[in-house]
Amino acid sequence: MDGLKVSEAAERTAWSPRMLRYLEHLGLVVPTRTSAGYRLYRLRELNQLQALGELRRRFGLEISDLVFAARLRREPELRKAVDGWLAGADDLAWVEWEQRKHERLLAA
Amino acid sequence: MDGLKVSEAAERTAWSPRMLRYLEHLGLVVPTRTSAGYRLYRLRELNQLQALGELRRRFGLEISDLVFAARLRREPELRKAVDGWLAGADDLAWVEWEQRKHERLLAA
DNA sequence: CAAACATTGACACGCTCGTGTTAAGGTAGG
DNA sequence: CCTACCTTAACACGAGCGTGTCAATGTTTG
Repeated sequence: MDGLKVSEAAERTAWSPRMLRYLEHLGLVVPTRTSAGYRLYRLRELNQLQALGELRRRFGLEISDLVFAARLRREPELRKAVDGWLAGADDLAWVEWEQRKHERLLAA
Repeated sequence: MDGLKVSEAAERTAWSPRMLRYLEHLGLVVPTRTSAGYRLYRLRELNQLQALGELRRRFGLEISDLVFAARLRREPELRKAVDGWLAGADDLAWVEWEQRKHERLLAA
């Protein structure tokens, strides 16, 4: 068999089996399944798990942050909206967009 | 005076004064200050607040998601790391990166 | 067939987040 | 100078997240 089941994968990636199931539930790391329904973690998923842990420790990220990052990638409309908002928050390139929105809110 | 103070700004943007202070504390929308220390919300901040609310309602975002997005923009190292992780999670363009990481984890 | 694993589902618990409220004091304008 | 607003700081509280654990059941293998 070319893959590990959940507790073996847990051991090698410093996650608990419980968390592996949770990460799958969030859609972050989704293993394949054996015909009987056992989770099967292969190189790809093991690397994802390993890298996920490193990301968290190194940058102090929350799991939900990664969920959001994944969502950003999957929904271009969302990405555009968020980028637009950030552009409004930035000092650079703010001026032109301000002109479009002028007197919309101070109008009372 | 070319700006609103906190409760006027709150009224126009459908946030509470409390939340305006909270959003400032998070670094998401930071008003200028009058000489006596009063918060002063001008067009720019009012638009940010308005847009923030719309983003939340429209996409069901958490405030922390926006904080994270802002952080992504400010820390290129973080952005690179996250993009790298997402690349590993995607089916496309996964293969080449797999080759570099081969037999790192299954090695026992 | 028994032991050692897997599955799903539920209950539980501590922590943080988002939000309101209240207290103690500063400022501005009629 | 009084009224109405502002400031910061603190306490409070429900909801959700991350995580463990337990129960009931299925699978694999010696």
